[in-house]
Amino acid sequence: MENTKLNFEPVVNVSLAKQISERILESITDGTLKADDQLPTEEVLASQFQVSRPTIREALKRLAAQSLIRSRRGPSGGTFVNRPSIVDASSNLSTSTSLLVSLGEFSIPEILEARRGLELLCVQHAVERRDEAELNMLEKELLIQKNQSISDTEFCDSDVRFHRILADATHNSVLQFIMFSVIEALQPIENMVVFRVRDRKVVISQHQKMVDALKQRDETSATEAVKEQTVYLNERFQFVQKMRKKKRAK
Amino acid sequence: MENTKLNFEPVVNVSLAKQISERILESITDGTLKADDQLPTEEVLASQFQVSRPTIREALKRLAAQSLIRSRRGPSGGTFVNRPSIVDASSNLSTSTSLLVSLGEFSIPEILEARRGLELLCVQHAVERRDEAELNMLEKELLIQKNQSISDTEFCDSDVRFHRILADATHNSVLQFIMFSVIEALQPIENMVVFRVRDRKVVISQHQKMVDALKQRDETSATEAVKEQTVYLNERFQFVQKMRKKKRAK
DNA sequence: TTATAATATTTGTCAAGCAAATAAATATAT
DNA sequence: ATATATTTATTTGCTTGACAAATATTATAA
Repeated sequence: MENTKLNFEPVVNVSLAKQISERILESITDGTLKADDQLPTEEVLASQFQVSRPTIREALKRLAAQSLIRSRRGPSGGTFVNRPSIVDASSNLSTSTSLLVSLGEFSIPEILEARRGLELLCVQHAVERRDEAELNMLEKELLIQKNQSISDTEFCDSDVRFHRILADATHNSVLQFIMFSVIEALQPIENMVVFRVRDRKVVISQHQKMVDALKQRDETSATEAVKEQTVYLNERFQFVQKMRKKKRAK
Repeated sequence: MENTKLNFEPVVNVSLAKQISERILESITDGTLKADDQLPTEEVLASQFQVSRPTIREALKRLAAQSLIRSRRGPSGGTFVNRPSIVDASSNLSTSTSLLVSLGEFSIPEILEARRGLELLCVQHAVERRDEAELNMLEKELLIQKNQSISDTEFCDSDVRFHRILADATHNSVLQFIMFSVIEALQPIENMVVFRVRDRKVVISQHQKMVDALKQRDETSATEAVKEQTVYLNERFQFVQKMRKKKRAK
């Protein structure tokens, strides 16, 4: 016979802070807490959850780390739910991607291959949907890149912006989200490996070709330009590797 | 004349906890702290950073939220650097993606469009690189899906696994990373909207076609199957929307 | 030799309070 | 009366000090 009185719930072995942060996260995902809603003060939360303020604070820090909430001091201060921004989410994604890259979970060829595919996908949509504003922005970056007096860093930054505009031109926020993260996380690595050796002129001419293709809504030419750039980057990467081998051989 | 004595550094207006978490993060990214390395105890960290233990703990919680570190109690306990895992990073990505989805930052058509592109990309590589093990796993899932006695949830789960195996078959960890996150975050939404109406048989036949195409390394047929599925999902989505409109009209 | 108990270490949590920021209310000066 | 300081209340940020709980190590006893 079963003892109906003894119906124990499983004992939790998770830290209070984690449990609390998960409960609050739930409230956000299920819509109980909407963007810009104010959470109770830390003191009130502490008494509601029956824990101390430091514990509440640890929980809130977890959420703040994911930029799900923000806090301000003072009266009319407090903790508020952040409007989920694609940019914030992307930058979070970038840090973890960067980490995976820097710790060798991703290899350079893999990165280049993925970037090629994603970028091809982007230009396919961008060719159809790009507007004048985006074309202008792309040309503005191109002008910056053509200016030979800018530093390598400035050139790289412009390169990143260029590819971000390309992602914007898809007018698909999911693709933007993915590309923002991937470009931002992977470009520095690419540049570190590839940039010093490659010729700015080649990259600029490839960018020029992309812009022209977008302008004329010429998908074939646009994909060609992307493929060209990938091939070029791959070559440079191979070259850098060969150089390194030679150096080691000496 | 410039006063060389007065060379103030900018005053920081960032919380101590955040500064500390960023410093530790830096140590991880620049390789000073490697995977499974042990951090000093909270007390030591507190004295090193010249702050109190709760502050250190808030900083550590930020890092723990990104699953960059783990903590254990007891002697030979402490805080350790996590080996960056694609799975962990993906699940982090999934939560933020899910949030963006649930709060309407991404529309369903956008999601479907992105998924179509990404999946096409995946099968293109999968056709070339899939191995026997992956084919077997795909067929195993297909068998599960063909079993009419399983629940809708089980069917959905198998569907997710199916598409994850597809991502694995690319043998490109960057693509895997992106697809894991996107599939996991987007599939539930797709199913919520689309699943009840669609016929399992149609989906199964599309999956079957994909597996067959992979088996024969037939890219054309594989991409066709993916496109078919996207078209089908889009249709069902349109249908559901139309139904809703009718309901509202009543 | 094995099982058990004591011990030391480290994270987890709590309590109470002060510091700093800041918006609103109040007082002061023009 | 209006504009500008000043005060004040509120809320997060941070500190100190302490105890609880988990757990590996060591010592003790059967």
